[in-house]
Amino acid sequence: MNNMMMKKKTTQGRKKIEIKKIDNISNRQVTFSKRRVGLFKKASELCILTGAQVAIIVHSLGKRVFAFGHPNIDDIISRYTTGSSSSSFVADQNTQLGAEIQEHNKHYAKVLKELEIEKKRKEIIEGSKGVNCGSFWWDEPIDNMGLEELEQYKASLEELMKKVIMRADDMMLLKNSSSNNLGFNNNIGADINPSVANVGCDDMFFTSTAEYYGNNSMVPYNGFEDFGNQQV
Amino acid sequence: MNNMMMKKKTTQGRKKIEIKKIDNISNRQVTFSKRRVGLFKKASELCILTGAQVAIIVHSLGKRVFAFGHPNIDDIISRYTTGSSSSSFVADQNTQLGAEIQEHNKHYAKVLKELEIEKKRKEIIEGSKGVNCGSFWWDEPIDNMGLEELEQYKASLEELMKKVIMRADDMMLLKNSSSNNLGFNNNIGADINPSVANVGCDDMFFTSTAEYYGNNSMVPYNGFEDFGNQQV
DNA sequence: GGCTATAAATAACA
DNA sequence: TGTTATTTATAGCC
Repeated sequence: MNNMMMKKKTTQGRKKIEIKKIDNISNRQVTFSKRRVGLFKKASELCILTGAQVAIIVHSLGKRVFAFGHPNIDDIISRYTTGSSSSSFVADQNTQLGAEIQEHNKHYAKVLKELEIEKKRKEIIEGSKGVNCGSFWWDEPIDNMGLEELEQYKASLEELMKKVIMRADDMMLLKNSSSNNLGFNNNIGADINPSVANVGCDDMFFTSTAEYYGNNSMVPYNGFEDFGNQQV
Repeated sequence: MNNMMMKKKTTQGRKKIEIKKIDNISNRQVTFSKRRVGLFKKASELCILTGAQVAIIVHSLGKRVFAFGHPNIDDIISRYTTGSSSSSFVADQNTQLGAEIQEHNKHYAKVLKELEIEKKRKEIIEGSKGVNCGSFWWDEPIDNMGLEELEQYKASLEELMKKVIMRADDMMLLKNSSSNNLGFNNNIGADINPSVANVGCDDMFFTSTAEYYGNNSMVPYNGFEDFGNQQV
């Protein structure tokens, strides 16, 4: 009675897998491709359903970079970058280096503010070509403060960096002389030509303040349909 | 016989929905929360399974920003932005670090020059109050170049510093404990008040691809966990 | 924040 | 790549 339908039992279907690195290379690549598409699709749906703005950057183990963004990846990244003062560092208070870094962080906020003011002045100046030719508040003697501050900060930053580097070198020596393991691959990054193609509109008014946590390891999720991908 | 179990038919289960903006606000928020978690989880799995590096930034319709990154969101963004590989830094400390520093020094000369120009402009502007009200060479689009370059340099310097610091911390840990780990630090959430306004349409996405050489360091995947999220 | 029943994503194959 | 059997993600509720 049911003999006419022994057609396809072709596959055994999806199997449960453990979330750990896939050793088989081709398998890994296939999984990467499929899941990347899935991730982008999910992201896309999230955007459409909730009006959220999402930016995703994926670097494959190989040499490719895939990106997704709605409504515009650059704006999102920019907003993130701006909002999260990236030049503050979490320091280990117990070390001298940590103390210096803290000092730096402190100063950074101040300088960043100056920089903003400086930028605003620029805007005003540009936006007033041939018009407000009188003297303005930004023409006060204090005028160069922002720039000078900035320069000062720059110098300080350089100094700090030098120390950090020296410190790193010290530790490097320390490490090399004692134990040695931790071999990661080494491959030099040459540069690239990121080529960007973009299409997009925006769809919301936004004001945001950001907060992060992230830093190393963590894992997030995936999203929507296809968007770009390819290599350049 | 089967009368004792007509208990649970509590829900009718998942229903198919159309991918379009959810009008009901509370529904939208719930969906946002659930799907954001799902997205991050997917991303996490992608990272673990394939060794990919993923960064995600999500701005809710409200004012919140959620970010995910493995192994480090800032590096990934930075790499995307600059198109250069920064994680090979992990590979060979000496070479890589040295190269980066050199690169920065190289760039530094250029930026310093810009800074000088910037200062000169300031002088000119100040010294020409109420006079040269027309448009001048510094009113060109290139006008902000100096400042922007400087800012760019600053960012880049910060990035380098961060890496150096992380590297230092890494070595510190390495020295203190022999096993691997994953706890560097960085990441500060400062706030500011970025106020952005976008207007536009509805569902467009952005895709971009880039390519770079070298492969990133494989970070030990110890499982991931969930990471945070919250508002500010 | 939990629970199900169902829609979707996807691992193993071809 | 495309197909299918299953595993997952989740929409609708509490």
